[in-house]
Amino acid sequence: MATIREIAEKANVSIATVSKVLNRKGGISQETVNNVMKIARELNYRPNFTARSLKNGQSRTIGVITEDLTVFNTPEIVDGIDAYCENNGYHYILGNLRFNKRFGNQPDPEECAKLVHSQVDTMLSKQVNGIIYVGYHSRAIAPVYNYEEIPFVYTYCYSTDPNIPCVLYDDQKAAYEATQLLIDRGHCDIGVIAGPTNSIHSANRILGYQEALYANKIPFNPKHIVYGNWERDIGYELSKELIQSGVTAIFAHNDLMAAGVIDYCTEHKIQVGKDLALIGFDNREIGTASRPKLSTVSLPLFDMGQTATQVLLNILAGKHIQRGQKVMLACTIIERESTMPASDSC
Amino acid sequence: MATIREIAEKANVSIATVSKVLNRKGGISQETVNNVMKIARELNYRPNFTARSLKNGQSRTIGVITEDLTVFNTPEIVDGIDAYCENNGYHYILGNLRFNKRFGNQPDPEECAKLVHSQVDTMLSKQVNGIIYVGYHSRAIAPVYNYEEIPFVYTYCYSTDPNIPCVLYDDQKAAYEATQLLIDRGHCDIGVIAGPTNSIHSANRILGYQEALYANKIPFNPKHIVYGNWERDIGYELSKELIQSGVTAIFAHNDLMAAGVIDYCTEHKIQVGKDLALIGFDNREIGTASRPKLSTVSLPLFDMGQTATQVLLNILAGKHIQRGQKVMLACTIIERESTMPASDSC
DNA sequence: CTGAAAGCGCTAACAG
DNA sequence: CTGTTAGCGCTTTCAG
Repeated sequence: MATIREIAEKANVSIATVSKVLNRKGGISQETVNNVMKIARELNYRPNFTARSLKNGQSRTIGVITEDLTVFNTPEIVDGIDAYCENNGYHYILGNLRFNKRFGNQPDPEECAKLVHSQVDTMLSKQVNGIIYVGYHSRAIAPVYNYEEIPFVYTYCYSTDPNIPCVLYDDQKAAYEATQLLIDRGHCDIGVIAGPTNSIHSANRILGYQEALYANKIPFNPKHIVYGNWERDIGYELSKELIQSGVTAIFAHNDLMAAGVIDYCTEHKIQVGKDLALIGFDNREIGTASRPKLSTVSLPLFDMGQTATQVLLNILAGKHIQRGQKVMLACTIIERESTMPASDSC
Repeated sequence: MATIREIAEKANVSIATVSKVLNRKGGISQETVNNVMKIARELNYRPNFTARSLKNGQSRTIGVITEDLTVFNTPEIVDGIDAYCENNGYHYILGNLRFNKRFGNQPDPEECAKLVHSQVDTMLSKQVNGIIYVGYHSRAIAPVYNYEEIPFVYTYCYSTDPNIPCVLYDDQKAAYEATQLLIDRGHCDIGVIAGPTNSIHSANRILGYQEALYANKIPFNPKHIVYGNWERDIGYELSKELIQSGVTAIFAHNDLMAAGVIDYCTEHKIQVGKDLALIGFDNREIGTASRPKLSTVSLPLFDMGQTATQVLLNILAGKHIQRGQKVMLACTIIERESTMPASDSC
C-alpha cells in the first residue's frame, strides 16, 4: 500500500506537504495540491489508520462487548450502535463473549469475569475510548472491570454500581400499555403469566399492570397473577388455571409462554382473539407464526444501541452525566390478531 | 496508560530491555526479568496494539463485512468466525452494511457497491490482512472490490469470479437426505414446494430430491414440483394443489412455506405427521413454534464462519488454494414431529 | 508556501 | 546481559 512518502517522492515535495494536502490544512499552493491529489489517487493511497491513531494519540474508536451475538436481542442493538457510530464519525470494534455456547443460560460468574477481563484488556490495548457492554439477558451485573480507566455504558443489563449508566427499556410503561390495550378491548378480568418470581422484568411489568387496572378502577385480584419460567409448556399449564378462574384476557410476559396459551386454547376449542384476548412480550418470530397471530410488545433494540452509543459519546465529549443515569426507552405495542375484536366494555 | 518507557524508568533499565522482557525474548537476567515484570504489573501495563502493529507491519487482523447483521443467518456465522479467530490468535474487525434497513430485500447494486467499497477502504486503512464477506441472502455477487490487494473469502454467497473462494452449504446433499427421510417414512408420492424458479438453492435442492427418488427407484413426476416465493401464504396455496394431486409428503424449501402447509392442513383437518409428512428447510424458530413441530434442515452456520476463517487464514499462511475453491458444508436433518410416525413403505 | 525534524509506543539490529 | 539507535506512517511545530 502506498505511503505518504511514496507520494512525496513522486510529487517532488516533502512528506509534510503531502500530509497537509491530504488533511486539507491549507497554506499550500493550488498547483501542489492538485498534483499531490492526483498522485495520491493514482497510487490508490489510503491513510494508515494505525499510524494516524498512534500519532494523534486517539482512535475515535469504541469497544462493543456482547455477551452473546447469537441471542435474539443483540444483533439489533449492535445494528443501532453501528448506525450511530457511522453517523458520528466513530469506529467500533466488536468483542463477542459467546456466553450461550460456553455456559448456556447459567453463566459461571468466575469464568465470565475472566472472559470480560481479557476482552476489556484487548480493547484497552487497542486504544478504545469507551466501551458499551451488551447483556445477553437482562440482569444486574457487577462492574465488569476496574472501569475507572475508561467510561462504560451498559445496555440490556444494568450495573450494581450506580456510576455506570445503562440503557434499558421501560417494562413498567410497556406493561401498562399492554394492559390498557386489553382493557380497551373490553376486558376487566385479566390474568398475568409472569416470569419467575425473582425476575425484575416481571416485577416491573406487574407494577405496570396494576397501575393500569387502578387507572381504570378495576379491582386487582392477586390470584390473577401466576408465575412461570419463560417456557412454552408452562404457558400451557398456567393458562388452564387462569382460564378456569374466569379471566377473559391474558398478559403473558413473553411470547413463548403466550404460545403455550394458544396451544391450550386450540386444544380446548377456546378461540384466542375472540373467547380470550392474549398479549405477549418481546415480539419474537413465533408471534407471527402462531395462529392467531400474537399481539405483543416490541423492544426498542435498535434504539437502545443508538442511545447507548449516544450516551457514551456524550461522556467522551465531556458532557455531564448524572450519577446512576438510567435511560429508559419505550416499547411499542404491536396489535395483531390475538387481541383484535373489540367487544363491549366491562 | 503506562508505556514501556515508564516501566524502563522505574526499573532503571532501557526500553529495549523492557521490550525484551515483555516479549519473553530471553537473554535477560532473571533478576531484571522479575523486576520489570513486577513493575509492569504494578503499573497495570498493557501493550499498545496500535504501536505494535505499526512497528511490526502486521496486525494479525482480518475484516469481516456482513451485509446485514440482523438477518437470521449472520450472527451464527460471525460467532464461528469469532471462535476460530480466538483459537488462532487472530483479531477481527466487523463492518456491518445494514442492507436490510437500507434496501430491504432489493439491494440497489450501485449503492451497495459504494457501501462495500467504503467499508473495504476503511478496513484496508486499518491494515487488515484479509476479508470475509458474509452475504445476507445467498446469491452470486460480482467481486466487491479490486480484491487483488488482499485475499477475500465469501460465505453465504458466492462470487461470479472463480478466483474468490467461498464457503457454502450443500443444498443438493441436504435435499437428498431430506427426501430420503420422507422415503424412509414410507412415502413415494413426494411433493416439492420450491422457491422461485430462478433460485439456485431450489435448483440444487430439486436435484438432490431427484437423485434420492432415483436411488430409491421412485419415478419422478414433474407435476410434483411447484414453485413459490418463500412466503407463508404461498405454502398454504400450493399445498392445496399438491395434496389434491395425491402427494402424501411435502418437502418445502423453507420453513415459512412449510408453516403455510401446516396452516392449510390444520384448516382441512389433515393431520401433519400422520396424514401428511412434511419437512422444511432452514431450521428457523417457527419450526419449533408450529404444531406439530416441524422437521427441517439445519444450516451449518457456525461451521461456515469457522471454515471461512480457516480458508482465509490458510491463504494468509501462504497455503495453496485451488482457483475457484468452493467449500460445501453439510447440513443436518432435524427430525421433529411433522415426519415422525414411520408407516409402511410404498 | 514548503521542508526539516521530532516523536507517538514499540521492536529489532547491533554494539558493547 | 544490556543499551543505543533507527524506524514503522503519520502529524505538527518551527524555521526558512
